[in-house]
Amino acid sequence: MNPADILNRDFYLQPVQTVARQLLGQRLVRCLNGERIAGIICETEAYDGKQDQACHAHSGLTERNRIMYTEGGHAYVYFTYGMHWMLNCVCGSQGYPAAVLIRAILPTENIPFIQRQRVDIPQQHWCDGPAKLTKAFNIDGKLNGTDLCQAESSLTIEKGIDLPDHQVQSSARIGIAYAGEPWVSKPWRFFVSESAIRICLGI
DNA sequence: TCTTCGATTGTCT
DNA sequence: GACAATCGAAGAA
Repeated sequence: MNPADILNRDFYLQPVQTVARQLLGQRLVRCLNGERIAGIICETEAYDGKQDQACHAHSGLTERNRIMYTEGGHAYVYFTYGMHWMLNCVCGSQGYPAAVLIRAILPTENIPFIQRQRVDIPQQHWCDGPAKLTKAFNIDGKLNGTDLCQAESSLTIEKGIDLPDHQVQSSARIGIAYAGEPWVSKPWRFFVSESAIRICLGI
């Protein structure tokens, strides 16, 4: 792949809400045993610092959220519900805990690989949830802390397609009722319809 | 050490 | 639409 296509550090140093919006349409690339698996990001959520009661870092630095405190551009992968892995991109400068959760992807490269990971469910549901896409892309805790800006990393994000604002929708974040107001109502979930991405890709 | 509960998913009714 | 699965992190004791 061309290293110039990989999103650079500066991209992740923007405000986390900006990164969450701009990640829509970009290409998540997983390299595994010489195979390249990729898909277009179509749903994200922003988690913004200690003050955000929905953010894992709301009560300070812990062993689990340690990676959130690193400089933007690293992968924060954590385990939840006893069975699911979640993929986040760390944002902002070192010491400021913010991250974008990747909630959904449209697979575009190496479909057979994903099919083998997700043999039990229909194609349209392979990557339409945060834990589904980590399973489809074989992402787990071993990737926690991966530098997404390095060409040799097994997980990177490349420049994908530009999505005009009128195709992007936003809403409150999912599954964070415990956080209370105003955090539960912040419109920090960003998503785009799969059909809009297909049209942009011409597929 | 003990208890609670989760940035979810899949199954069953 | 309701709920069980499943286990580690985090907070309380």
